[in-house]
Amino acid sequence: MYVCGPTVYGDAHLGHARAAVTFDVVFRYLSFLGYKVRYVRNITDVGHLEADSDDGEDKIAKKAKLDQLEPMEVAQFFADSYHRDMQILNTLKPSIEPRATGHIPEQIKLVADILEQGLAYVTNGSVYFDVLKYNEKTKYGRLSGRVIEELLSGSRELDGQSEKRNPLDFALWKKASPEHLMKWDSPWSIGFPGWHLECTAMSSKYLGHHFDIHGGGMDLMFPHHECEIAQGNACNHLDPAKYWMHNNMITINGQKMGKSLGNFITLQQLFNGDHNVLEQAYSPMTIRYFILTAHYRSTLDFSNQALQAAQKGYKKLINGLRIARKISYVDDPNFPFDAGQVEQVQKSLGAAMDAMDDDFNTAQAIGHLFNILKKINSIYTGQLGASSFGREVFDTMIQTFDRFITELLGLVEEKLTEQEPLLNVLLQVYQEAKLARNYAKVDVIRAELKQLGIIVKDMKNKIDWAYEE
RNA sequence: GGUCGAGUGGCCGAGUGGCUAGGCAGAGCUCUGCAAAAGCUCGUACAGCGGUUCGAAUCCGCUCUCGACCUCCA
Repeated sequence: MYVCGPTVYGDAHLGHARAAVTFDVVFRYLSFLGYKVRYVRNITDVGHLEADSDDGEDKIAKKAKLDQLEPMEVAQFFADSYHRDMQILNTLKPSIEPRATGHIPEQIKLVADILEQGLAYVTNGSVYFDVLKYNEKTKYGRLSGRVIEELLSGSRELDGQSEKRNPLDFALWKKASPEHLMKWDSPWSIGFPGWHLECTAMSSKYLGHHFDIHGGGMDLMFPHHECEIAQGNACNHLDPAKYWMHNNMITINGQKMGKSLGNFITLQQLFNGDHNVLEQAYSPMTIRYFILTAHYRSTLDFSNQALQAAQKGYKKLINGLRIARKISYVDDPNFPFDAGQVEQVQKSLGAAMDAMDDDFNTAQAIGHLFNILKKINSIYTGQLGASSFGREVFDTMIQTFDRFITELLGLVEEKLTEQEPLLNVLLQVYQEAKLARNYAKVDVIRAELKQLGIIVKDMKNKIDWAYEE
């Protein structure tokens, strides 16, 4: 599986998180099913130009000039911050994380191959892909449903200054101006590779000419992925990927969140609550949960209300996970085997897996997990017995619930305290005070713990704590 | 303008022909020193208008509204 990674010239935002979490779950689920998955996600550190695709300034070089840094310093800094953010979102590392600048010879080779096929041309030291010529044999635009005639009529006229023969042509290699910071020697000029080329070079190097899944954000479908398809076909006469998966956008007030619109919220801002649209900070797992409650192909609208609901939902699930790890099977004559209960649980367990099988529908799977959670909570509070389910179903339920949340969805407990043994001592004092009917003391302990985000749970025969939702 | 997609109960958000999605918020109940937690019950939603069908949120048509892509963006 190949997934388009970030261009490292700025902090990661909610949109990066959605892409990373979406494909993290794909990676996790396929691995869970027993597939051996090689997950390649690149880092773009050169060639990605601003504004007009082939005439703009390199994004990283621009940032470097602004901050008076080496471009590689910029790339390093933001690659590190991206890794930090993705790690706290609990995404697994890709198997290979190649960088564009580390694959310049491979890209030069590709340019030469495409030239040899007669599908590119050189102008003033730059090399462009000849889309019209390519289109004669292989249709360009199949992935995004575009027809070349329509694209041509919609595109603006060449201004005569352009080196391109046709506005749809895209750069494979660009000659660098003297002041350009990142440049390499090539047969055509001292320059740098075009943006679309790196993914073709790196995916084919590590996954071959025809691999299973290619992922990325929906905004990359055109033209980026179309160009990849064209490059792959030009060199290898094969579509690079069998399946293309695109995650949809995150919107804010119904509008796409994006760099160009300047309405994006970085992950650090979310974690700190440091942005004027944020009413509060939201934890990494809240963000992850929020992303998973929508199907990856749907747009997902950001709002404080939605995030707050996500926070409560996440904590409810995690409180359930703590309970699931605590309860064990006990034979209890008060709770005889109940075929109806068993059926409900098995139905939910099956449905949760079916949801994942059906295009990674995490939203639906989570819905079924909440139904299982009710059973687990009921067992814990004594409203149901483990023996109602029988040992086998009970064990399966607990194990599946746990693995589903932690291994498949990648949701883990955000510990508020590493002092759980101390907390338990305090709860013992609480219980003793309660038995002594010292309610003043009881209330104080309860209030103090609540301040720390911990809720005391009084049940019939026991006392426990939970994260405040 | 072209292409594509979406409109689901107070909010978020699954669901593509008949079977309770789920979460948040709200109401009631059980439990409880009081609470909380947990559980149970409830609201009877599918933009509008037509059509197909025994039956439609789900299919078809039209209308309205919103969005995405067509230029860099996850």
